[in-house]
Formats: sequence, C-alpha cells, structure tokens
Amino acid sequence: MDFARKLKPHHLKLMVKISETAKLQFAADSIGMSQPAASRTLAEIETDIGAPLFIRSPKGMYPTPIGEAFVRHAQSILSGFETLESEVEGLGRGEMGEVKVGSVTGPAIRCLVPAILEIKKASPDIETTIEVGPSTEMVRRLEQAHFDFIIARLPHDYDSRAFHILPARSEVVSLLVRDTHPLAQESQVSLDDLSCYDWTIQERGSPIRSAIEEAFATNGTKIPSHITNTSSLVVMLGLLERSNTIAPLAEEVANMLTGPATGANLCTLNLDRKIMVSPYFVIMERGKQLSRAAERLLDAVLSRF
Amino acid sequence: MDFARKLKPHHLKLMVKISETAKLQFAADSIGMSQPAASRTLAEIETDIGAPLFIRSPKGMYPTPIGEAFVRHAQSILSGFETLESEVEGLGRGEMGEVKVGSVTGPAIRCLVPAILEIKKASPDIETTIEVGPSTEMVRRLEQAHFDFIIARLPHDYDSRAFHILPARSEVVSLLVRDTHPLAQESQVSLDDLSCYDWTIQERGSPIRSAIEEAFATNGTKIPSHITNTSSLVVMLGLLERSNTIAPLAEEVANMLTGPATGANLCTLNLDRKIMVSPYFVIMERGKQLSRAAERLLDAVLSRF
DNA sequence: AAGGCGCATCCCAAAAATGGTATGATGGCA
DNA sequence: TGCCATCATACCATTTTTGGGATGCGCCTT
Repeated sequence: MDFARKLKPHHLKLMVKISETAKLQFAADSIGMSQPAASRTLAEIETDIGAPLFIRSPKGMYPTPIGEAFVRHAQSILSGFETLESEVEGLGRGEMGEVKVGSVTGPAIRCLVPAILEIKKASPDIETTIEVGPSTEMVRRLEQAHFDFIIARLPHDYDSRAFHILPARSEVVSLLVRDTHPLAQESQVSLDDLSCYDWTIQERGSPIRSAIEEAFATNGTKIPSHITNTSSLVVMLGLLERSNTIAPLAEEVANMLTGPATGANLCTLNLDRKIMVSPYFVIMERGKQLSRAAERLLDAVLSRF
Repeated sequence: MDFARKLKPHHLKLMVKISETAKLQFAADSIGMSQPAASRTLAEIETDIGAPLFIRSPKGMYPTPIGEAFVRHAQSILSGFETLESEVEGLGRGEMGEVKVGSVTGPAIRCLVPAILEIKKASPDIETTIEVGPSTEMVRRLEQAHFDFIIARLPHDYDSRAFHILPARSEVVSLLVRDTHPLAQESQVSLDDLSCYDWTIQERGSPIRSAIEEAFATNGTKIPSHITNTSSLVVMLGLLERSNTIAPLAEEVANMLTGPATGANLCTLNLDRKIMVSPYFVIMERGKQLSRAAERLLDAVLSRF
C-alpha cells in the first residue's frame, strides 16, 4: 500500500512516456534523463507496487493491465498538476480570480463599468460581480466581507477607522425631463421656475433627495409640493415619458439616459447652478489584503476618478 | 513555472491539512511530521511558487486566494492518487474494481439499482458502494472524493464549473395513500380536494416539499394545514397504513411501494396534473479519471436515463 | 508585564533520491 | 553465428530531502 508516497510528477511523466514511446531510451530522452536512470526508476516503482507495469520485449516495453491503469491515472494526475500550475500562475499575475464590488448607481456607470470592461479585455478570466444598491447596504455587506471594495457614501454611524477610505468624488445632480417638457428648450432655468412642477425623487433621506431639498432651502424657494417618491428607475422613466415631471438623477445616469444608446426622448434642464450630492468614496476593509485581480480593478477604477 | 516538479503527495497532504486545521502544529502532527519541518516545507513551496499560500495570524493560518486554489487542486490530485492506488491494488489482487456512488432516493431506485444489477451480473467481482442521502450531503462528499460520481440535485451555492455535469432528468411526484383512503378510487382528483387531508411530507426546504408548496401556491389553493414533517420512509409508511394521510414521494419510489413486491396496500392518487421537482444530474469531479469499474457503472446508469 | 500560543529559524545529521558511465544480459534478425 | 537493439545492473558521486531539537519572535490574553 501507499506506493504513491514517493511519486513526483517526474515519475508519472516517465511512465506516461514509456507507454507512449514503448522505448525506455526514447522515454528517458524525452524527459531528459539517461536510460539507466529511467530503468532504475521504473524498477523502483514496480517493486513498490509489487507488480510489473510493463512487460519487456526485445522490441520495447508495453504495459500490463496494471500498467495501463497506472498510466491512465497518471495522465489525469499530471493534468491536475498542470491546471494547478496554470491557475496558481494566473492568480499570481492577477490574470484570473474573482472580484466582488458594490457601488451606488452614479459611479457604477461612470467608473466601474468602464473599469470592468478594461480589465475583462485584458484578462477575460477574471470573474467580476457588481452589485448596486444604497450606501448603507453596501457598507453593511462590505463588513460581512461580501465585497473586495465598494464605492459608496460613508454613513455617519460607522466607525470610519475600521475602513480604508480612498479619494472622494462629488456627484452632480442633473434634472431629467421629457423633451416635450415646457422648460426643455430654455437655455437656463432657475429653481424658482421649477417648484410648481411635479417632481419624481427618491425617498426622503436619500442623498439626492437631501441635496435637492437643501438646494431649495438655501435658495429660499418653496420646496415643490407635488412629489412622487420612488427609487425605482423604471417608475421614474414611466412618469417622465408620460408627464411633465422632473426627475433629479446622478449626472452620470442622466447622461446615459439622454445619450444615443437609449434613444429615449429625454433631456436635462440647464439649471443655473450645480446641485451637489454628498461625495462618495472607495471604501475597503482596513488591513484586508486584496487579491491581485481586485487590485487591478481598483487601480482601473481609481484612474477614472 | 513548474513548481510542481518537487511536489509529492506528502506535500499536497500537508497543504490540505493546513487549510483544514488552520494550525501548522495539528497539520504536521496529523501527517506525522514535526512543526518545524512543516513550516519549512510550506516555506519552500511558497518560495517555489513565488507567492504566499497562507497568511499567518496569531490564531493560525488561513489560505490566500492562491492557497485556496492550490488546496482545491491538491485535493483533486490526491484523490487521483488514491484511486490510482486502489485500482492498481485491486488489479494486483485480481479484483475487478470498486465503485462508490451517492444518490438521492428517486434515481437510486430507478437507475442505480438496475444498473448495479447489470454490472454485477457481468462482473460479480466489482465491489459497489451506494449511499443515499440529500443532495447537499452527496455533493459535499463528492468534493471530498468519497464518491466516483453522484446522482443529485445541484445546490445553488456550488460553483458548477468545478463539476462535470451530465444529462438531467426531472422527477415527478406521486401522491401515495392507503388503498382504503376516501379518494383512492377516484379516477381524478384535484389539489382542491386534497388540502383538507393530513399530509406527510419531508421537511421544509426539501425538493419535494418545495414542489408541493409551489403547486398549491400556483393553484391558489390553501396549503394543507395538517402536515407531519418527516423524511423517514418508515414513519411515512407507518402513517400511511394507519391514517388517511397523503404522502408525496418520488414517482419511482411510489411505484416501487405500490408494486407487487411489497404487497403493501397502498396506491397513488390520480392527480389532474404533474408535480415536478427540480431535476437531478449525474455529477462528477471535473477532470477526474474514473476507474474502469466506475466508468462501466456510469455507462449503465446513463443508458437508463 | 508575564505567560501562552503559534509560526520561523538555525544547526546538525541521516537517509534517499538522482544521475551518469560503464558494462552485462537477452532475444531477434541477417 | 554474430551483430544489434533493448533493457538491467553495478558502482560511484552528488544533491536533495527529511527530520529532530532548541530557540527566537510576534501577538494576544490575562
């Protein structure tokens, strides 16, 4: 029993080669050893096993049934070693692996999607998972190690020392309307022009909602009284298409929706000021060692900030 | 490159043990070597690879992504060595081989039993081991190389790329009752007729239970309120014999129980629809080399799908 | 601050694996 | 019969591996 103890890939290769070439000399040559060495190696394995693997003939060697089984398994084991090597090397070079990131919508479109496309192009074997959701959820799941890193706002009630926080970027709000909206063609509109329209905004407490409310407040304008609350993009689009509602969205999202790809008949209002929402950050667990793959994605993301 | 050159089964075992125990000392003990030797061995492998496989913490060692990949492949390679050994030994003793399979109940009766009978008839010396249990357990044990292959459902939380998955078959549920059951003679019954009876079903989360609940839900019928939970066939039979309970079982199992062999006074209800449970598959480790005996059984099983 | 736990390192020795050259042995073939 | 191809053996030198024991170092717990 356990004759496998001593078997190194080299030995297995030899056995496979013997069965392929039927000549000890060729087999030995092909893996760079001398014929006597090969002979002895084979003999040792056979005595360990207690049975001959090849029967010798003046024309060469051919396998016994046991030898056949041995070679069959040896091939499989060797291929296991090969995939082990290639996977480990791939991981070492960061060409392979798995990255999980979470993000809020704005940067997901602006940074994450292009970054992922870049990475995938260079290393298609990297497996990426992107989840999009509110900051609080992203942070919570980061803590539970669901993500390598996230792009999100930093909730106040978290100890920021537990995280490693990378450069911030502020988000700008665009006001989206359908292109038949009365104000769509105006070269410039002010907040005062807007308060009498219907608005479709995310729920109270969301960053964009807060930014909008703050903008109206500092301007001294009455906050719009007709507001539909939803964080569902689908609902927003439905309302936008069929009414003159105004929907504030992250600039990146608005650009995507008004761009050529979607073909929707939407446009943004030219507001006379910028409305900024609280900035978002790249957040990761302090001290966590990122995988190479995650590092590469992180670099790609940061270069787009 | 080719760091695998020196790797003997011993080394692979050590790596696997380290990842299992998280303690170098325990790992070393379990394979009969001293802690310093293990430390050095690990260090050597790591420098060969050029990357750490485990990160050290005061509580022990846990694997890096590369380490995980290494261990995963190591397990597979080790299982290759094991089957190599066992097949070679078997052949050396003049035996035909050994097959170990796992299965969930339905196909065990439908496919596996006839297949084994066929194989045994042709080659009585083949030693077969069949274990029956829930899919999750079967898959877990397949990963640990306890089985040559299994017939089971594919749990969602496993990376299906790690396995080789062969054709699927859906299971149909039969509703079993005793032959004196009020509905036994009906030529056709509907779900609505059934919700007022006692049911004996497997625990929540089991595939059959889910299928039943889904059937009632889509039908808009109240789910039976009197349910006895058990996965024990014995208990089920006991209840069936002594009460008007309805027991849903895989069709194959029900057919066997209502067949002439058992002589039990049970029958199946003629439900007006088919209730399907999620399909099962033949699952094996990707790249694993089956023994001849296992191959033959697999062929016999597949021909019965 | 002390003690415990867990891994790393150093030193040393024994064993084994490796490998090469020269040479022997055997069966087939001309 | 004599030669050739093929594997086996003997002998020798070297390298690699393996292992044990003692000890150092870092971190957490008490």
